[in-house]
Formats: sequence, C-alpha cells, structure tokens
Amino acid sequence: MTLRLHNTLTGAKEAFEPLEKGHVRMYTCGPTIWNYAHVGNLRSFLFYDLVRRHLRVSGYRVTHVMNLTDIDDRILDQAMHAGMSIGEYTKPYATAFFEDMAALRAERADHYPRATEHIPEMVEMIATLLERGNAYAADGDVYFRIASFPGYGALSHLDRAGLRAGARVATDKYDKENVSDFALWKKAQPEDEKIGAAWDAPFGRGRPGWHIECSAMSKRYLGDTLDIHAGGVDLMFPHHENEIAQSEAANHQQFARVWLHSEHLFDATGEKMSKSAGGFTTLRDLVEAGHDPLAIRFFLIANAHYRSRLRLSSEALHAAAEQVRRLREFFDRVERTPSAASDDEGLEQKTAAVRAAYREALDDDLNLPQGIGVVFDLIREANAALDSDQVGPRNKASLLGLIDDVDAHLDVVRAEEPGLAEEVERLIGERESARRARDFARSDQIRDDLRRRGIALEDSKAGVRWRRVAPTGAERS
RNA sequence: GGCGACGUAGCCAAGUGGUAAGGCAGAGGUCUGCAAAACCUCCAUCCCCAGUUCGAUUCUGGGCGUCGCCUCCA
Repeated sequence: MTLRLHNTLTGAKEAFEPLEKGHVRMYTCGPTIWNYAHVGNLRSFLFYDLVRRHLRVSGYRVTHVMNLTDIDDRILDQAMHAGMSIGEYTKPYATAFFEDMAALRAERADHYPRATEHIPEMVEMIATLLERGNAYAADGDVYFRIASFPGYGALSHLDRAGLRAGARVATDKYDKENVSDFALWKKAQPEDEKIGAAWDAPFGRGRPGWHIECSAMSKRYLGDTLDIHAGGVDLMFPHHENEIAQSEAANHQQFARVWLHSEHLFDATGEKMSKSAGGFTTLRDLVEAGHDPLAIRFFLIANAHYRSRLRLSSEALHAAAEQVRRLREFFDRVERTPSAASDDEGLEQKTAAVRAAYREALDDDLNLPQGIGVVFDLIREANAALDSDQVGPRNKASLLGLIDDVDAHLDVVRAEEPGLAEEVERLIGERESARRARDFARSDQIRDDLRRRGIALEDSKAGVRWRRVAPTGAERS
C-alpha cells in the first residue's frame, strides 16, 4: 500500500508522490514567538513531526522548513511596552520553543528561517508583485490586489461574495481597493524605529506583512513548488490562501501540491485553545502539574487522528501516560526475557499481520490512533505468551521489530532513561537482604522511600526492576 | 447571514453496508510476604425520526445538539 494523504486543496485522499523522486520538500507554519507556545500550537508542530517521520518510514528524504515569525503586531506591541527591541523581546520565546520541541522529542527541521532575517527576499517578491500589477502601493503601505488573482479562495472554498459578506466594516480605515486585499508591506511608524522593526525598501521604509514571509522563505529554501505545506486549520484562511495568491502570482508556478491541515486542540471546557481568547495551557504548565512530556507527546499525536478535534483533559492525559508506560514496559520485557526453545507460529503470524496493519493505518492518511489500537491488541497476546514462556528467538526479533516500527513515529519507547543510579542499586541490594531476612518493614520502607522520589520497584522471578515514575505527591491537574 | 465539521460505552477513541479495534476508569479472579507488573473474565447495538437495502452505526433526507472558519490565531 502506498501513502495516501488528505489534501485540503482537493478535499480528498490522494496517493502521495513528490515532484522529485525520493525527495520531499515540506514547509510548515511555525510559531509566532511573542509568547510561549500553548499545547494547541504544539499539537500542530508534533503533527508536522509525525508527517516527516512517516515520510521517512516511507523511504523519502525530507527537506523540512519551519518558519519562526519574529515580527508581527503582537510582538511590536509587547516589545514597545517592555521597552526593548523586537529581537530582545522574542529571544527567550524562541529559546523556549526549541526547548519545548526537544522535550516533546520532535525531530529538528532542516531550516528554521526567521522573518526578520529574510527581509530582502520578501522585498524582492513584493517588488515583483508590484511590477506585475498584483500589488499596489497606498500611502506607504503595499497591498495584494485580490482582484488580480482569480483563483483566490480555492483552498478554503470561500468565494469572494462570501468574503465580502463576512468582512467587518472596521477594516476600512486603510486605503484599500477592496476590503479583502491584504498587506504585503506596512509603512514604518515612528515607534517602529525604536524597536528595530523597520527596513528600507524601494517602495518605502517599513515592515513586512505577515503572509509574505512564508511565500518568500519557502521559495528561498525549497523553490517555487512545495510537495507539502502544512499548518493548523485556522491558518487555512486567510493565511494559506494569501500565500497561494502571493506565490503563484509572483512565480507563475503551483505553490503547494498537497495541503495538510491539523485540527484544533480544545481545553477541558470544550473551548478552542487560543492565545487571544485568554486561557491557554503551555507545556510548562502541564509538566509542573506532574505530567510526563512523553505522555503529552503521545496524547497529542496518538490520542486522536490529526483531522479530528482533540480535547485536553487530565483523564485523557493520564490514559496516554498509561499507554506509554505499557509500551515501554512491554519493550523492556521482550528485550530482557530469555528466548524460549522454540517459536510460537501463531504469534509469529499475528505479529507479521499487525506490523502490516500498523503500516497500512499510517499509510492511510496517518491514522496513528488506529495503528496503535492493533498494536495494543498484539501486546496483550504477546504478554500472555511471555507469561507462559512461549516466545522464541524469531518471535522476539519480530516483536522488537514491531516496537521499532511503532517507535519510528511515537519515539517514546526507546527514549533514553537515565543510567542506573548507584544509590538505587545499593538500596535495592539492601532491600533484598532485608527481604531474605524477612524484615518486611525495612523492605517496604526502602521501596516507599524510592517511590516518593519517583522510582518504582517491581519484584519478579527474574529479580528486582526499577523504573522512573511520577513522584508520589505530584498531583495531576 | 455564508461555508464547514462533529455527535460511537463513565471518559478518550478507531472503524466497516452484514450483527462494534484499542486505551483509561470500574468490578471480580490468577500470581505475589505485601505490592507492582502481566494475564483471564465482565462492562455499548453506535443522538432522534423517516427512507434506500435482504440487511445501516456505516448511504440519503429531515430534526435536535455541540463546535469551527468567515477577524489576530497552530
């Protein structure tokens, strides 16, 4: 089976094929670093991570670009209030973004271009649009002329009549030909100069509008035509629509062949999580509340299909944590259990079937929740086989192969654990002595002490195991 | 007002025209010094109504409900 992706542009699942054989060019809309990313933002970013991982599983080389928007109205406002330059203001949030992504084990993109570092590319594209009559200057601002681009609205399926009806009157303060025309360049204001938010351009000193950065930077790193462009659904209109208009008007080439949009994350009350609406949760909030970043990762990419809405709740997060725990537990067990003398043919066939079904689920528009379902079904059977010592060398290799398949996307199983602390080993030894002496009071005390520090001990025939867990006392939110 | 999505067990969630994966939570067991882990058993007829069909949760129409986009937004 080949990879099929739901393309927003056509509204259908299509067999995916990049323009250049074996190489995928992917552009994804990254964060605006005016604040910490909230968990809803992170859902999208982890979705990009899932896409790129599965493309690699599918045998493609991927060139992945994710932009950092480091200039926009909110950044200007905030920097102004804080009395610092936009560079100073955004720096800690850029750092926080990379920290969050690392904590969630997102693979790094190949390029993270920042808007303020690509002003010349944007100026050049705007100049082209002006030359071609796709843009016009009005009192120092430059706007894109939507009337010059007949295909406008194709992505979001909004026609211009609908847009006009929905447009709010307030936007009329600008001198635009049409209310839907959007800014490519905004004339510099006196305050902009103080915070380093103004650049020279043939059409006047100013700063770029929001949409032009993606068109200019994607072209710079990936060329005129992208194989995949991804983002959250809220970017579909107007952001992505505007990108298409700018890029195709300037390049006369199709901008993106496949558009992927991930659905929103909602908070526990059922409201869409959004920075401007007030209440939002950051990764830091969740970690402080005692949630494991790996569980959060699992929740965000595997709890629901990417095109379904997902609601954040402590129960769902807990369920995700349990699933991560089960996966890790299982992997650990398969690896450490000595092989039985012979293989179980039934298990062997089932494992092969599950590996195929898992791959098929992912190939079918990245249906990770479905894939995970079939895997857990097998894990139960395999655990039963392990209980009765029926897992032979071939079985074991197949099961480890399955874990590798799954972890190629999840990346929560082989996430490195801190090495065995000598103190833990020593305490385990001490406890074993106490147990042999049937001093269970002492034995339990050691176990409880470790548990409080986030280390759980488990006794089994094969000996004592320890693993990291959330420290007791860390309440879930 | 325009466009669109969704409504599956206490919670999350996948799915197919032929009598509903999986996870969490819960109940009862096996195992264990006690636990934990693991395993076993139990736990839904898919919002309502009508239609198409031999047969619909899955298709069509209507209704009710929830939500998103149309404006900065992942």
